[in-house]
Amino acid sequence: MIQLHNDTDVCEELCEHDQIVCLAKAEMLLDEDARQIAETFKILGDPTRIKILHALSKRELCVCDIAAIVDMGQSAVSHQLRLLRGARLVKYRKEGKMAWYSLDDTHISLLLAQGIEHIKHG
Amino acid sequence: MIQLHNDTDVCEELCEHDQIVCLAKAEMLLDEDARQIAETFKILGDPTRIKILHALSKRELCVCDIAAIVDMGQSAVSHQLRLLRGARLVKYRKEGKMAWYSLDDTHISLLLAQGIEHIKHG
DNA sequence: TTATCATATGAACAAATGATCATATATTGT
DNA sequence: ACAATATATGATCATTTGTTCATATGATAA
Repeated sequence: MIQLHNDTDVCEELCEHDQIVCLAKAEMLLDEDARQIAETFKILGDPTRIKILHALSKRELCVCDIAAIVDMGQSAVSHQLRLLRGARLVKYRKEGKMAWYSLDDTHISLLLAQGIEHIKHG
Repeated sequence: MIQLHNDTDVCEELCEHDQIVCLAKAEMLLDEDARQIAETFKILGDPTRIKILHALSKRELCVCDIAAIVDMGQSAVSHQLRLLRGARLVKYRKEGKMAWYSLDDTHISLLLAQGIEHIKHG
């Protein structure tokens, strides 16, 4: 569950609609929660990473195949995969010198699908 | 629906797993779609905007109240609301000199909720 | 061991981002 | 008309981001 601010003196500042502001402040996300949520969406906020995630939503792929698929250098893809790993959006397994990447969880597909929905004027 | 690339000569480049890469390329998002999806997520990828959206998910708010709630300047909030409008994440109605903002659609709440789910190790 | 291949990572740099300040627009009240 | 208020926007600037290049790591093959 998201926690609420517990400050008792939340409404010192003057503002137009004191009651509403005070209530809304009490219900506000904690800075840290907002930061983490934004962090996750920020990682989703790049076309290259969207392409990678979309490709991975179909099947497990190794780095060099991803590079070929999204038509970018191995280094660029590897950097992006690092970010995706950091946000727990993808996971990988090592098999010899290859690294096979896949989505970390099925709910990532849902997030992606909702993003697609949105642009399709959903 | 998302369209597929229709290039017939998609697999000229050499790569490790030709079949898979060829198939994956055929299923790949169009650049323009990936760009738009990323654009939407990018807008969600900022703590200030997450806070604004979260506050708006509870109730309609005017600009100066939002500024008080997220504890930022009116100008900064107005700039962010512009971005949120551009991404069709919020809408607003004018009432005299006030502008009352709200989420553009209920599915925005769902997107937000999924982001929250993710950080709560969902 | 040495060469090769798949992947990861650090440095560097151009481009994008977000807050602030000053100012513009538009509505209301006197 | 003039002042006050709510919001919007342009310019500026420090910070962040994403790619590239060079190189490191680590596994396999000769």
